[in-house]
Amino acid sequence: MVGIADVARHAGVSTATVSRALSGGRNVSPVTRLRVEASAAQLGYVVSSTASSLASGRMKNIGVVVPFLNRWFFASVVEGAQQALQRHGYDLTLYNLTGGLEARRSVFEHFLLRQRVDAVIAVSLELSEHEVARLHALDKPLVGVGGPLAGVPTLTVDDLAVARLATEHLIALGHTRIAHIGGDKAFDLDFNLPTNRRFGYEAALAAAGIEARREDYRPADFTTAGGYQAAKQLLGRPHERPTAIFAASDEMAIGSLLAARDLGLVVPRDVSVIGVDDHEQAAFFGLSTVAQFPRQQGEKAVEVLMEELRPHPELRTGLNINMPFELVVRGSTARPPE
Amino acid sequence: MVGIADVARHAGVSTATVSRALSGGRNVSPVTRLRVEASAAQLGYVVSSTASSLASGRMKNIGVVVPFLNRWFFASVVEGAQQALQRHGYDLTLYNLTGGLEARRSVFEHFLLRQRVDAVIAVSLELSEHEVARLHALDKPLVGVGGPLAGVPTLTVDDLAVARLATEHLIALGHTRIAHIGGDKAFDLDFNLPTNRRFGYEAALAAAGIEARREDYRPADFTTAGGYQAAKQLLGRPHERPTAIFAASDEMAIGSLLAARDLGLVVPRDVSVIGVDDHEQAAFFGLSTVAQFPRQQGEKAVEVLMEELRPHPELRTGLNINMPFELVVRGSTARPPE
DNA sequence: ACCCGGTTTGCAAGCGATTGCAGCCAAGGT
DNA sequence: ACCTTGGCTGCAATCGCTTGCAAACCGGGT
Repeated sequence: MVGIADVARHAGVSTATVSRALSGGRNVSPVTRLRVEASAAQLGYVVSSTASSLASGRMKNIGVVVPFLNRWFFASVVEGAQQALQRHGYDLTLYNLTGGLEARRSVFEHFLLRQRVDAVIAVSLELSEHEVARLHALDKPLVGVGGPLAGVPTLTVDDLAVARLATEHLIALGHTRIAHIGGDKAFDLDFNLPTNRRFGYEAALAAAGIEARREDYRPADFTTAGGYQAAKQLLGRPHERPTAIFAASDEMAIGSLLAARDLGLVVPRDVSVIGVDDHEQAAFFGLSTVAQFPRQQGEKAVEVLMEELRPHPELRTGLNINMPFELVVRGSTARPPE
Repeated sequence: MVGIADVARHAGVSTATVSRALSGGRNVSPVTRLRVEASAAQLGYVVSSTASSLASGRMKNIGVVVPFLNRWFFASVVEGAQQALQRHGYDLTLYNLTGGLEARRSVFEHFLLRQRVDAVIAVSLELSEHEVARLHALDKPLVGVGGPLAGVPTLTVDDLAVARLATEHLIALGHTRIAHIGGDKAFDLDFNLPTNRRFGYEAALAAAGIEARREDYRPADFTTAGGYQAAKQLLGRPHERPTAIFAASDEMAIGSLLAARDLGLVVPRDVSVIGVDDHEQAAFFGLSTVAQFPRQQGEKAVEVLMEELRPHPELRTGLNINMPFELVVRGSTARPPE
């Protein structure tokens, strides 16, 4: 291993100077710095992150906690965060809570505590009080993405507004019989996102003077299969069939599209469908949707953290940061049948 | 911060003993160890990973390099690896190569070199000689998953056999006109997996005395949309239409299913479709497929590494480890139309 | 009582950087 | 010519833990 001492010798300076030259570079004359950099490059020197961390207390590493990795939204957030971190010279260590309660406990009781990360990004996580306490005990910056986290700055889209936008799009097209596929109980416990989307849907209907019928609401589990089932039920009744479906996620919306086809209905002639997310597959299915931008959310989370990690975090960010969303109209929505 | 010294004082022993008691626990009397553990628990002590790493040279951290995160296969491998690592008390730091050449360079020239990981898992990566050299220069264990890596122990399924299995399934059902959707040029550069699958397909046909027609092969990009396009072309010719399609991935197979429907064909009455992967969505679409088990591959990669990281890696694993695969028959394959 | 081998424990020297402090030097002011 | 000022640089302490080595201990054999 080539250490800092080797570089110092090679450049004819002290290790202190090497350290300063290679990091930040304040208080080093330009010519010295160049010499040091050249020596370092020539010797192939890379600072030992452990030694550096121990001495400085900075880890150059961010922990990202996700409930799953295998859903488009989460993977995208992680990808965005990862890329932004890389630009800043930070590593990303991933904590996945998929492994059940025991795994979850060990993350909070052990892994996050060993001084390995400078900060934590929690994606769509509903944390118990105890877990939040643990994190705060770390005394490290913490930012949330997508889940409402008590007392933690969180990036989120305004789910109510998102749902209203989607529903209003359908109303504007002339629909008056609009069904909604939302989250089921299990999801409601973890995030209150589904509930907010339902409220937004109801608010839009109410504003348009349309009555929200109980039978036009179906809970599902945010998967394509779930959306399929729900849509089959909604569309299965030949009379009294809704002319439009607003699904709380694109996966469920896609399931609805497939269900409609299987029932012999043509989208959008017989029924309109709109989702939320702008999932990878949405374009392929010609699905209208309200896009949110998870990659950007991941990136933004990193920016916020970098700001907080600055020596003097002047501009402390507020508690809730609203992320953009946007209506994307494709072929799955149109005016209702006469 | 509560440090090892505090625990030592509290337990009435030296820091050396605390260290030994909490890690491994060799050479510590049971009673002492219990006392130390109790003190540690009571004080909420967690070893500082940086200090520990610096002193011991062990990072308790594995680097995982992936080309994307947002594909089912990769995310699953990572999830599996992550879970296995967690069990062993290891962290996982993620390096994603999505960010383009510059990002890729920085991963190999900078991030991986800073002594932050004990070993590296490379998922479906085609590494340049220079990159492999860089990794070997690290002198750290390296294992590959899914991509053939020169001189590196690699877990992979036997793609030739997988393709043969799928094709033979179709042949056994009585099909003689079997099309194949494989990888396109761009993919072939990165992994030679698509090529192997094509060879397996051709081998199975040859073994059955069936001629492989050029026009029954279509390259695509491993996405649903790509599979859809390819299948439309294959099935678009009313006469001379193949009665079965073997797609090199489930995404493409699903695209084929949708294309068939859009052409007014009924699966499996008019055309059979089989894929590879056993993708999340395969069950929903009733897709027959040859399952591979990416989570298990991730887990297995970890086991292999743990073995190599042992003080005396007696049983060095061979260069290539074959992973299991399995035919899963669902509703998308049946005997050809009369 | 003494010696011996095996365990258990403590001492203290690292691990490889960072950084406060003090010294040095050159330039500018008087 | 002398002092000040401020920019560079080096010395050496420090971060918190691990581990080789040697001392202490313990029970049993002679």
